[in-house]
Amino acid sequence: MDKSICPRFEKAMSILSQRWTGLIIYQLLGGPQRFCSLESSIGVSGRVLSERLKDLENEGIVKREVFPETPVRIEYSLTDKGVALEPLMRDIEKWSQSWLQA
Amino acid sequence: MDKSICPRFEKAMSILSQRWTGLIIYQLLGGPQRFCSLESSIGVSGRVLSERLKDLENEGIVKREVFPETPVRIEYSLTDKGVALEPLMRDIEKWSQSWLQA
DNA sequence: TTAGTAACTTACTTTATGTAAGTAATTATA
DNA sequence: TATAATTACTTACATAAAGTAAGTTACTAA
Repeated sequence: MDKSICPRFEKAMSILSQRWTGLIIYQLLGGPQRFCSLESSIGVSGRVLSERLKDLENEGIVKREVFPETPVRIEYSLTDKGVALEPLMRDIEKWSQSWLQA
Repeated sequence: MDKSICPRFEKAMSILSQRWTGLIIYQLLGGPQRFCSLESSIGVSGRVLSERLKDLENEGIVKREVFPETPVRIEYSLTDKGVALEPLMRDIEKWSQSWLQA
């Protein structure tokens, strides 16, 4: 038995099983967020957050928008592809409520 | 804004975002499996598979059973807690079908 | 002028993962 | 009978990923 797993499923897993991506997406379900608020709410280092947001942008899951105000404001939000992950996030929420103790 | 995320959700994410755990659980949804068949179907190294299976056993998600035949047979399967992750896996499947190209 | 915030990047350290070989028990093959 | 193979691992070592802390650029507030 060798490599019977669907490559699309594997790809999805490789994205979602990256450390922090799940929490980033979950946070963005609550609406657009700035770099520093993601950093502090999730507890990820700036170095890795920067990397992850670029990856997620390349995957078309996260969208980065620059608002040229003074001072400039940069917001990260979910694309449709990203929002489509909501049911999955809700399942994790449900599972954690049912099976993990607080 | 600091650490507003539910600790149970975070815990769930920390389990599921470990490399390979998702694929291991997904494979075990198809029924009990032996070490070497997981190793080859997933493509994970024995070193890490061994580590992951122990972690998942400690979390109560996977159960290890020894059948004292000759030669001895060892099977890994999902507990109820593990099977409860099925809807989540199906959502990942659905998402990957809808949003990732083959 | 000094300090502070936002959004990063860079250099360096620690942790995680991969690779390859080794082990112990058993079975199949020449 | 000796050799090779399989299963379920572990160990030692190398590489890749993540964390830590400091630095950068642009602007703003005291």
